[in-house]
Amino acid sequence: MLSKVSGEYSYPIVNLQSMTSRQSLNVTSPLSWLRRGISEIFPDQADSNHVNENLEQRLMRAERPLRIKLGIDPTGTDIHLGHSILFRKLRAFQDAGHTAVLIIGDFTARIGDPTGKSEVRRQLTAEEVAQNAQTYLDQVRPILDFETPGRLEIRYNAEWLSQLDLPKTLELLATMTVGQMLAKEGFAERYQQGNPIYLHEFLYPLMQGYDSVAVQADVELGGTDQKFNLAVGRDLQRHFGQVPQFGLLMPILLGTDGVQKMSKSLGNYVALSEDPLTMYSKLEKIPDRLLEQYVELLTDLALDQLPENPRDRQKLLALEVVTQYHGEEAAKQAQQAALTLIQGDATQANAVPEFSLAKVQFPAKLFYILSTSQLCSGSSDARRQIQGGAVRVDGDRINEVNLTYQTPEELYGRVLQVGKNRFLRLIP
RNA sequence: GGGUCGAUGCCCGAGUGGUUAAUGGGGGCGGACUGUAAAUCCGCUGGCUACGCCUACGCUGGUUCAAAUCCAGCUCGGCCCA
Repeated sequence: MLSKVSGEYSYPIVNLQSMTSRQSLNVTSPLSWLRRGISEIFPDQADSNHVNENLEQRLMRAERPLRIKLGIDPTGTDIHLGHSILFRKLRAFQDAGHTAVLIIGDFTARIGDPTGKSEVRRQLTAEEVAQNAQTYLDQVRPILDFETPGRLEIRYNAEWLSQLDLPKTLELLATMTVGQMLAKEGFAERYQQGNPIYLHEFLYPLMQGYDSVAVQADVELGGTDQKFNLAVGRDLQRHFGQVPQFGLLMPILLGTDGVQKMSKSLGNYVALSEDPLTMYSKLEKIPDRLLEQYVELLTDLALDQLPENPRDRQKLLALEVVTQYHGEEAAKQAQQAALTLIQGDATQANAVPEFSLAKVQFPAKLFYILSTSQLCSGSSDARRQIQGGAVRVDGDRINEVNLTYQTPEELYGRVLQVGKNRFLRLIP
């Protein structure tokens, strides 16, 4: 079992720093994909030949495909680029011949991962969970290999977690102490700040860890904030007589604001389901200092062959990422569209998303159209945008708040624009 | 279980009977500027096809001409004690 050292666990972890020299020597190694962009692998005994301490050794000597676990809780409907880096790494394992074990946390989602949360999460209903899960799978389809037999296994953790009876639950609970739990970041702060921590939240890391036992994971992927949870998985696997998994931690992607982590609730995200133009527009203006990380984590481009000009780098990144999700054709169109739109010539853009005026009752005020087309969050917001000079029709700024259109015909084919990034072409 | 403090708009946080969608900050959204962005300056920031009508200060009632502000009960949290 683990020994406790000054309030934290001591794991056999070697800092990644010690790896850099070896990494650079091994560019041509067949395993060079493994460490691209990663934050940490643990355990990681760089010079060990023991397969349980060195993932490279394990991968090279494996006589069967390894089982690479990635769990997602279907809590919302949008997967964004921050999540995608985990799926991309998972794909890399698939391409190397291993089995991706994608766990849909339909059971754990009912509790909510306390990691990084300052509050308790609202519990989701079974229906919400089922629906979200399906949406998630649709969104990761472009990233993962769904086709090759044996490369993907999708499991729902209610399969085993809903079967846990009280004796078994007690067994899980007895593997950890309150002190250990409270050492986990998030819990510690909440406890100190006097915010409530509910007992069932303590169960979350144990359940996630038990997932590893249930699917007999050899490796588990997660963000750096998942270290605790992945480590619990190792403990539990050991407890149940399995060889503990490796933990592979990916960095947390910063959001488009360049300050906070990419997150839906912060609004600084690029969702995988976004249309090409929106996606491109967001990516082509990420802060310069984020560029390298984005390229490393979101593409396969060679880092030492990027263009000199920072603007060109941004464009290349945007083009590359959009291509991954929408195809090269759409990506190039989006690039062209973004170019003309920024130059203020909206009419030239043909990759602008469309909106059917069939939903609008005429005569219609402009702000009403902006509202129903969801270009603005509501009619009040729409009027404000007009008053603020943000609204254009075919590139012409509109200042008349109560501008009214008598018939839809007047608007067919025109491009409605709010600010610099929101566009719609109006169609019948 | 007992005591005590608290609950305000996206968030934080003023406001303690009387023009008022409710000071201020953050965030967000716009405008100008720039290689896009950031920084800076300026504007906006409850809803509604609107010069008017709704809904708002945890919930439900009550007092009052009038309450976010007073009273009662309830719900939910923090802390202390058991």
